[in-house]
Amino acid sequence: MSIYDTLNKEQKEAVFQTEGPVLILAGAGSGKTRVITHRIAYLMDECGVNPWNILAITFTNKAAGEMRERVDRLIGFGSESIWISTFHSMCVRMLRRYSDRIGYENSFTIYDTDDQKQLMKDVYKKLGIDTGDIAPRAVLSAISSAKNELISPAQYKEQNGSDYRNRVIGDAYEEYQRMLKANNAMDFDDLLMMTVILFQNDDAVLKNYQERFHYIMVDEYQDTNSAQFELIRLLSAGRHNLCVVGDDDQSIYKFRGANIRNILDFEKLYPDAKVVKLEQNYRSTGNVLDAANAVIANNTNRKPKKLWCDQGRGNKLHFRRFNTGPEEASFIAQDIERRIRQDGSLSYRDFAVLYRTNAQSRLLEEKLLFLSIPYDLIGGTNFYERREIRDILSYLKTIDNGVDDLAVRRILNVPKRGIGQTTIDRVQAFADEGGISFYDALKRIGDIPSAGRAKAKIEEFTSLIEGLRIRAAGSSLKDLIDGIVTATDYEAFLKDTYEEDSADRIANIGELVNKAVSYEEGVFEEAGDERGGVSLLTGFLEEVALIADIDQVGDSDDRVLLMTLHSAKGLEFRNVYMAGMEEGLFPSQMSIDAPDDEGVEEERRLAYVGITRAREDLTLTYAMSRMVHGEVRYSPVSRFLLEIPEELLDESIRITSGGYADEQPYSSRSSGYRKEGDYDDYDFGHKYSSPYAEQAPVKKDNRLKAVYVKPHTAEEKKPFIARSMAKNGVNAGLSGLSKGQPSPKQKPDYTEGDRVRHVKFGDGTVRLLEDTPRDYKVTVEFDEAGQKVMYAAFAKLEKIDG
DNA sequence: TAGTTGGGTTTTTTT
DNA sequence: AACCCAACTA
Repeated sequence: MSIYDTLNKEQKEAVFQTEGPVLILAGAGSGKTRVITHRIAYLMDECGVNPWNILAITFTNKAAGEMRERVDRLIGFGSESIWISTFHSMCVRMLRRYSDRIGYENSFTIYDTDDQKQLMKDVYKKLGIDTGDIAPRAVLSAISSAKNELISPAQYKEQNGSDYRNRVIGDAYEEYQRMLKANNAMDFDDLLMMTVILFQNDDAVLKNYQERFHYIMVDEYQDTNSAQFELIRLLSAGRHNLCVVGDDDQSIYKFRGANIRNILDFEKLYPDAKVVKLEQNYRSTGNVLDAANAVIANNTNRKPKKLWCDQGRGNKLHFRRFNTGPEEASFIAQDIERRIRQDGSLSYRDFAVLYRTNAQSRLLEEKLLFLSIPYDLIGGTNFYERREIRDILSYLKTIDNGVDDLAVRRILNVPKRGIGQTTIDRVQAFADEGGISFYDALKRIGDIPSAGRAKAKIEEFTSLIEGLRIRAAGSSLKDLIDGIVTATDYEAFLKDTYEEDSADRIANIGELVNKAVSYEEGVFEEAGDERGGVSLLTGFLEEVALIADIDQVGDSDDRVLLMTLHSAKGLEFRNVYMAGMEEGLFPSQMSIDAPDDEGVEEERRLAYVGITRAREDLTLTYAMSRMVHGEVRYSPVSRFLLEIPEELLDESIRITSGGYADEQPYSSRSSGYRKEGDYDDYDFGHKYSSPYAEQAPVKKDNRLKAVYVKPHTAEEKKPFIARSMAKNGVNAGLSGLSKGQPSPKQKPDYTEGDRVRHVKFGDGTVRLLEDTPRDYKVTVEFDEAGQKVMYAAFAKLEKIDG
């Protein structure tokens, strides 16, 4: 009995073929990760390969961590010496060691999207390009594509015609790259391209890595771009032991340069490649797979394959149509609540709601919060993109690497020090003339003639930084961050800049400190880690830069997950909702408008990814109308829904399909168990209008603006709420509501740390009490039910002793 | 220099 | 609806 006995025939073939190029075409849920981990185990266990000689590349840090863990469980030794990482972190690791050989300092910083935008603004200013002429984002995206194709600024200029647009982009690319280097910074695309350049220019370095990595494995190969392809090709050129795993049907990252040809042409590049197809699915039931197969069959350019399973038909897929987005979201929230109530084996973590665009998450969040359903939102505004976090990180960057002009300029007047644009421009001009960094120019403020009044303020700033630098040398990251916050009186700054949610923001900084502490602990644990002498601070900043949204998800929390279809790749859930199944949204209008059908085919692959996330149960929802950019948009049912054979669905689409959904009266659709009028927007706790409404000033755009409708008093609300409750049927999920209407915003009589009792969840401890515009948001750690976030007015928590 | 206001633009997806 | 920017005022 060996660990390999549990593999099926094809999986074994893939595991045992250790030599030469191997292409594993792994359908969704076909046990791909099992194959990779068993293959690594087999190499080490049976073939005597040193773990040090194995490289495995995954798509996300989360996947990397899981893979290491699973290898460990299989063989129990040596997994820590295998290189398992993402493309980007692998490149950083190599560049930290050798980037001085291509003209960067090894302490380079990493620029994220926001930094890129900022830098591009400077480029525009310097070259005198008009933002109205060519959108900066268009230039950045052209540069990104160029880098993904390994095209240098010089090559770009050479290859592209001399028409105005191309010339501007070429010049901007050149200047952008020059400024990056001056700031000792690389953007995400540079990490890949510079590593390739390093390999191309320095044979010794390449040889070194070729000799180190005897066996290379690449996961999600269908999403590699040309730079990644070249990287892998170079690395594996010595021994050709390259095993790539992927599924051309799940290629969904064309917009960031992924080249589907990499996987489709693998056999052309390596004629001796062994090809293994994994088509047996271990994840989903028959109906789900049939739907996935039927949808993806509409794509033309693909390697034919068909998923199958021996798990029986399972439930039919559910289709639900709604008039508006809020109704759709209400339904999903209630449906989750209902299922959990009816099936004791289900808990929140068994549910995921997937959507095409991040903007769709807002409504869902609102409705889940309303029903006190705990959830986690993946993506959207990343934690590290929040203003307060970026400020603190900029302080850290400035302390760590004074050459990063962007970081210095960001914090120079944050909190306000009375240093204005004029001063900044003068300092910048001085820096440009002398060819020195912005920070060094600040330190020589005495040499800048016209800087009279600002001089004292700037000296204050630089001595602040110098002081923190001294502090950084000996202290922990936590102490350093605390030091920054204290020295700048940052909390006071937050409090008077953001009256509304300053508490949230202060809490975020606390969260950053937590992350710093756990990073530090991690570094001390893995003393063997070859960080190449990089300082604690540099290491932390680097990890922060490369973190992906999905990496944050732990499986310890019992929460519903909300995320985009893109983020969901690689995950699985017992119950999946796909929301917003509408033409123009999914597939996106852009892909529909494109002259060829490649865009729509990519969207269809995204649909395939979404469908195959479901293990047992899949619900597809459609909203006839939806608010987009502040106006109502009506859309027909998504073509992807129509591609699902009708007999797989529990409710017919066709009655109202084939055109705009409002072509037929709403009441003519088939009924199912749902009655007309169900799932209305429950959102009457705030912002609804009625004859009772009064006029009052209201905030719009976060500014005090026009005269608007003021929420009703509790007394006025009563008839409305009674009607609404009768119509919708109050259920246990609305426990707080069923006892009456929510009271107007009122500070609860409990506070953080207090013990409280909830009618449904029992006793618990208040962890967090936040003041939000509508109501107090309270986070409670329940003894039995775990942690929940809810609105105080609805939760009806009762303070108890002990 | 800082704060306010009006107008124009925007989002598809992410390492 | 939310964000960004430029112009204006104090």
